[in-house]
This record gives sequence, structure tokens and C-alpha cells, in this order.
Amino acid sequence: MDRFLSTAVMNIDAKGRVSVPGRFRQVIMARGYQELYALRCLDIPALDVGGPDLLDAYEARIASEDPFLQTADDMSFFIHGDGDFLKMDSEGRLQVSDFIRAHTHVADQIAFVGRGKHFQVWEPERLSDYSADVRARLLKLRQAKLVQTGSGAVQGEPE
Amino acid sequence: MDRFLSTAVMNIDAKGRVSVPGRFRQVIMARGYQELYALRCLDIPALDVGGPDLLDAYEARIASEDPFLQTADDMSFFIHGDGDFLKMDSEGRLQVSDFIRAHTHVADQIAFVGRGKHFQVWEPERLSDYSADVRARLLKLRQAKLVQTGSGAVQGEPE
DNA sequence: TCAAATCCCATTGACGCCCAATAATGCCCA
DNA sequence: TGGGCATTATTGGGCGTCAATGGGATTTGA
Repeated sequence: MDRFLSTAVMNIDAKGRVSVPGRFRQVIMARGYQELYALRCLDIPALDVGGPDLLDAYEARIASEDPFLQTADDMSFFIHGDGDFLKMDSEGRLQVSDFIRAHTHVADQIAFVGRGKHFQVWEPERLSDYSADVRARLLKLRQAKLVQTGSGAVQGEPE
Repeated sequence: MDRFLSTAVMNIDAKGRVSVPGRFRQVIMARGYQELYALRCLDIPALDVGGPDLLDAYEARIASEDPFLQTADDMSFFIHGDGDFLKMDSEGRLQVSDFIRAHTHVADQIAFVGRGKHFQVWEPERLSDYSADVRARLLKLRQAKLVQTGSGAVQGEPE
């Protein structure tokens, strides 16, 4: 069990700190992350948070763009220019910095969303809006390629 | 007998725990599952529950997509953000967490529904509503076929 | 020097782990 | 076939541990 899974909403205290969910901390330790990278997501008000491999993934994405196009340069600027390190205190809490607040608009609660090899942080309301969008898209996708119908409970099962 | 079959409604105790039906536990052990992976179904208020291989299968499915397209991201968001690991205590009970309650709306009872290689958990009332819907759909489908083939004798349906 | 960040300690509550009691089930034997 | 026995399932609850949280004290840095 070394993957970031599930969603948890945590409270931000009066000093602007938030506890990283215990499950997530276990994964962070299991993966040996000494510090966390926080990167702004490109098109959603969330931050991607993870270890050094997350940075690699972003680099790979940039590399897939044509280096002669402005897009690649823009992406690099956007990601590196405004990324940040997050350090946890001795209790496993993060300081909710202006960097985080500016991009996510969090107020007094913050949602941690597991994404497998990394996780995201969201403002809870915006997360549920986005989550509904994702479900709608996946549902449409599934109905589009409906090949076999079971009993009606058509769950897209890769089998 | 290594498949999840039949339906059982179990009580949630004062501490928010529920016993996994013995039959199901036998299947879980026979399959060697140390922990259970639960996923919120897309369009029904139920959870799909299975072994880690269920998650592996989904991840394999994602890996076959172009990682930079939205579909891959949506899929990852769904199976990781709307998924969770469930662990049973030494008596074979599950903690009915907010994660489960929020999507299924269970209160003090929860229904386990065998689905072969995995099972589902439902709020009992919603389950019976849904199963009535399923029956109606199947019946309509069959009657449509009967008319098409002109077999004439429409069989009475025991309700 | 002031404000913010960090460390440290205390409190609260949830959860995991354990043991026990009761109910349900299947099995064996007469 | 029926009753008695043994095993297991289901439940209830005690207790210790740890996560989550709050707040005071200390350090850092502008």
C-alpha cells in the first residue's frame, strides 16, 4: 500500500496549519520523500503535490511539447517559476502559504485527493464541482463505448 | 466456491462497524486479499469492493491511455480520488467511514451484494429501488424481443 | 524589534486490537 | 428423523495507541 488513495477534508487551524492525513503521511514515508514539491495544476485550481518523481513527470510533459513552440516555454515558466517546496512540521502539518491560497482559494478547509503516485490539494467546494464534471465525462465515455450490458449496473470493468 | 454471491443486510453497531458476511469473508480469504479496495460507482449510490487486483486492473487500463490526455487524468482522478482501502479488524468487521456514508447514504444498515469477482455495498432501501429498476429494464427488453420474433405468447411475469 | 514560522507539550477523540457473550449454523449420533 | 453437541458467525464493549488539534514558548528572518 504505497499509493495515495481516497479523499480527505482537513481543517486549517487559527495559525494557518493543516494536518496531512495519516494515510498520506505513511505513503510519503514509504516512498522516502524527504520533502514535497507543490506545483500548480495547469487548468484547475489545485496543486499537485509529490516527491521528486512528480517533477520528472512534469518535465516529461514539457518535453513532449515542441521546444520551438511557445507552449513549452510557457509551461516551463508556469511550473518552475511558481512551484514550491512544502515542509511538514514535527506533527506532520503543513503551513498553508499564500502560494497555496492564491491558486486554490482555500479558506478554512482543504481537501487532500489521492492520485496514486502523488496527491492534490483542493478547496472542497471546487473539488466537488470538478468531481461531478469528471464523473459526467467518464459516464459519457462509458455509454459511448457500451459494448456489453450486464444487468444494467454497467460498471466499466477492465477484465 | 470463490465467488461473491447473494445479498445480505448487516447491522452497523454503535461504534460504526459492520461485519462482513461470513460467506464473503471466506471468499476474501480464499482469494488471499489482505485488504480491500473500494470504489464509488459512477452513477449509482453504491461501492464496488474487491481485492487490490481490482485497482491494478484499473491502473493497467489507465496506463494504456495517452497520459497527457484528459481521459487518462479523469480516470486516475476517479479510481484514486474516489477509491479507498478498507481493512477488516480481527473479527472481520469494517469501519463504515464517511467515505462510505457520503456516497451510499447508509445509516444503520448496509447491504452486501455479491457480484462474482467483487461485491457491492448499498443502503438497503436504495438497493431494492434499484433492483426493481433493473428488473423492469430486463423485462421490457425481453418483451421487446418477444414482439420482434413474433412468438406471440407473452409470458406472465411473476411480480 | 516585530511578525511570522517553528517547536514543543497537552488535550481530545477516533480507531485498532483484544476478549467475552450470545446467536446461528451445521454435524453427528442414536 | 430428531435431539444434542460443536463450531463458527455476529455482536458488544473495554482499553491502549495514535492521529488530529489547540495553544504557549522559542526561534528565525526581514
